Amino acid sequence: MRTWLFKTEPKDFSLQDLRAAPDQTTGWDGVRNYQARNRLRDEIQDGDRVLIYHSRGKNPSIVGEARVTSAPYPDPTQFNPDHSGYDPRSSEDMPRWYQVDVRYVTTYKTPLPLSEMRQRAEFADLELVIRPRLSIQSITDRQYQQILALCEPELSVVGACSPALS
DNA sequence: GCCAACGTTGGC
DNA sequence: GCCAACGTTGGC
Repeated sequence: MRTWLFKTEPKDFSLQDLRAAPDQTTGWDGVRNYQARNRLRDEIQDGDRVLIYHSRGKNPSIVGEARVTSAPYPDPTQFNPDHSGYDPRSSEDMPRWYQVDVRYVTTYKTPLPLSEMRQRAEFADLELVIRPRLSIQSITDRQYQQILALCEPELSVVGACSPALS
């Protein structure tokens, strides 16, 4: 299982919105960047872990965790002329944009602000720090443990690092 | 296939 | 809401 970080603007769609969604699950639509698309389409697998990052707020932070609950599939909003995600270059035969379903797992006790990650040497190689524009980021196991140790100290005991689905 | 113009992102 | 950085587009 790999760990990813998905960015979202909380005023558009927040972790709380995911928690309140039917089945606490939503299709992660709207990704319109090729590198992020390639990861969604080619690398992300059902069951992978997802950290949710709130961008553009007053204190942009990693706020919690979700799980991938589907294989990648074409983002349906690309086919809908009435939707802001519409892409006239896409067709059902040749979809251009992909998404996965994600299910809410947990809200961290202590959100981890970008400003703090920037200050800590152990996060110097975080994509969020190096390439902040990329909306689908890859997180190493070591980075995940370090994030969890700051966000959910009591869960970061060795061997007990994965919160159960709630 | 270069690169200038343009559009978008996202921290501040 | 500003604006710097970055990604995309399209003329040549």
